[in-house]
Amino acid sequence: MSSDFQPKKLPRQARSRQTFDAIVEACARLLIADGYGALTTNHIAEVAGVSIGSLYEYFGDKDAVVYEVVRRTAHGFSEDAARPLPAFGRVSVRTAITSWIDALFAAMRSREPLLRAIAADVPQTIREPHERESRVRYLELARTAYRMAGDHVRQDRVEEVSFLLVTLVEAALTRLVLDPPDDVSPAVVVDELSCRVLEWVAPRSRARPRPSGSR
Amino acid sequence: MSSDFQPKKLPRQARSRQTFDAIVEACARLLIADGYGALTTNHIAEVAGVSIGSLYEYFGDKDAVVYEVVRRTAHGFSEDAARPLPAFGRVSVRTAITSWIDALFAAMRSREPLLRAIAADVPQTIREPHERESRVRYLELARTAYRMAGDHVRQDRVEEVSFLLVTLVEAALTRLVLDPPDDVSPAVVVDELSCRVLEWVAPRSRARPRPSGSR
DNA sequence: TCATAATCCGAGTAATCGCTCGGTTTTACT
DNA sequence: AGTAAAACCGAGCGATTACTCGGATTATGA
Repeated sequence: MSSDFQPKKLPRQARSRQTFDAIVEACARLLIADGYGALTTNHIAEVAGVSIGSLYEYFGDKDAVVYEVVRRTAHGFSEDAARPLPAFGRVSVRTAITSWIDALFAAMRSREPLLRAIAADVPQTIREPHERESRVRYLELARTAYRMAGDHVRQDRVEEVSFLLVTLVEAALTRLVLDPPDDVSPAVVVDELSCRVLEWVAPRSRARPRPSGSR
Repeated sequence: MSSDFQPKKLPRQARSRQTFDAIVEACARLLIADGYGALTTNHIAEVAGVSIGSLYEYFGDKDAVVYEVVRRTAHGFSEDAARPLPAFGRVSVRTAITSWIDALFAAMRSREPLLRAIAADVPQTIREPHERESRVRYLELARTAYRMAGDHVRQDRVEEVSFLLVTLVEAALTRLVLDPPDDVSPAVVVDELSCRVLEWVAPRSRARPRPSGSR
């Protein structure tokens, strides 16, 4: 069940917890500075200020350290992005969606260097589990928004449109943070993104949506 | 100017052209089978049926071989996807966009294993130049469609919407090919994708678009 | 205090792998 | 046929690096 990347042993005492954290943080720093390709366990240990032996006390192999870095990033990440969400139900769907997009964008921007390093070189086997997990959450959010829109939108392609919605938001924000085109302003794109997405799940007009998806 | 990944020497005789191709093809096969992480130059040469010395006759280093694989993939790729485009002007914008999306999807599907291998592990420094190049072409297409739509759509955020459009199509098709969710049918998603994109650049209704992009 | 477990250490090992280089074989050309 | 250039060969060098292991050090708890 559990991935092979899991730490082989978790720290039990305070001192070892510091060691563990130092290793993970050093790994993150090196990932940002030199990329996955130049990452070595000896280097990680050196930067962390611990011995190579200690590193292998907690991590089965090199990728387990990277995995932990990615895991922490994704975790802190989804916490930031999920914060505005409890408002769902108290505010309109429109507000909820918009603030979700804004929060996600802010969360990504604040971790830009690490995100860039991870997206650039880290093998998919390491990234995938976390990307999958957050995507599942986003999909749930999209479906909820869809349901709340009631019969203002077509209900026969909920899965398909949710998929497109999540894909669009994720990809657009990622590209906006990591590789922004120089002839657009990020803020305007984010605004436009919100508008386009809202048109899908919570259109302004009272009119029923177009009758059919056929060409 | 030119990247360091360029082949150090191009084959001049027929025999060497075969050698060159065999190396590139072997690299592609190994990339698909074992991934970038397990790729070795000795292994490439062995599978190609040539000596390691011959490999370094044409390629400055390992990544130059991978670069050539990616280059060829992206090239054959954009040829397939661009084939339906000359029709622009002879057919409606709607038809052009739809057939572009369909062609792109087909082109990606037919190269699925290689695309998966490249997306999974190949460092961004190698992928980026080609992704950038095709993205520029797609953006040009989006702008053209936008312009042809005339005043049926707002003209003050052409760049922003084009960016979103290209991002959506690229990301959705990629995910659909490499990591299709199991509760949607790819064909339906592609159809829905076309519909959504067409709504942006060539809406059905004659009515003017909504007046403002503000929330 | 003392035994036991947890933690830490880092020199060393074994294996890998990118790449070179001196030399042979093949092709092109006159 | 003769020659020069192009192509090919592959053993092996040099460097890197993931990971081990036997032992030192520190914490726990009875």
